[in-house]
Amino acid sequence: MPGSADLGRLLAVPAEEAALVLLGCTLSHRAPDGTVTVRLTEVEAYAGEADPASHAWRGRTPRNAVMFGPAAFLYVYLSYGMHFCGNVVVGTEGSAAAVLLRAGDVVEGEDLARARRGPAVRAHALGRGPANLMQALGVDRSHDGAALLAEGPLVLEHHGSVDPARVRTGPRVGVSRAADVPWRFWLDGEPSVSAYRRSPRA
DNA sequence: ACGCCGATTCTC
DNA sequence: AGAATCGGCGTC
Repeated sequence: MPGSADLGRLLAVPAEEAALVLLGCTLSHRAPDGTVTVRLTEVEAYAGEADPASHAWRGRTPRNAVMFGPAAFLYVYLSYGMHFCGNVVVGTEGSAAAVLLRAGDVVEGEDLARARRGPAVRAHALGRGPANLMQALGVDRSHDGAALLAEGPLVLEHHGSVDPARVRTGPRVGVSRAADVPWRFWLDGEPSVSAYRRSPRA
């Protein structure tokens, strides 16, 4: 099992390559009330300033500043004024590339995840959808810029490459610009993978 | 200063 | 199909 230095190197590549590295990785959040760990099953690549669908497309702002930093830090943003979504910053410093974490399977702390998501939520749905995934983990704006491979509450771990035959790709969800690029990646057959919805526009 | 559009999700 | 609701960006 590679150490954190190795994973940091694996993530210092273009977003669509880093996305494949992140599939199957686990992300843990150690909070005062307990630890939740998810295994990533669905991600989306965003290429940075060159990508019309990226938050970094129009350059650096206070919100997206973390994207312009080094790889293996978490970029958290507020979506629609009410949901937090998380990205792993990838590529080289200054590239603003990131991978949106869209879904994951809760492999540790299911009770705590359900306490955060709601008592009626089925196990496979605890981490389904980018905002639901962050809610299950207990991640919010306070974690924007948090290191993922250093001492701290958030830990990202690689467990070897996933079987390439299990990886599926398709258009990114909710994205109207650059909708032709198949930069959504997911593991086939995982119940936690969110149902595909095409962009409301186009 | 004003308005519209989101990398969403849940409910009607 | 609609609502909840905040930040960024274009426009007046």
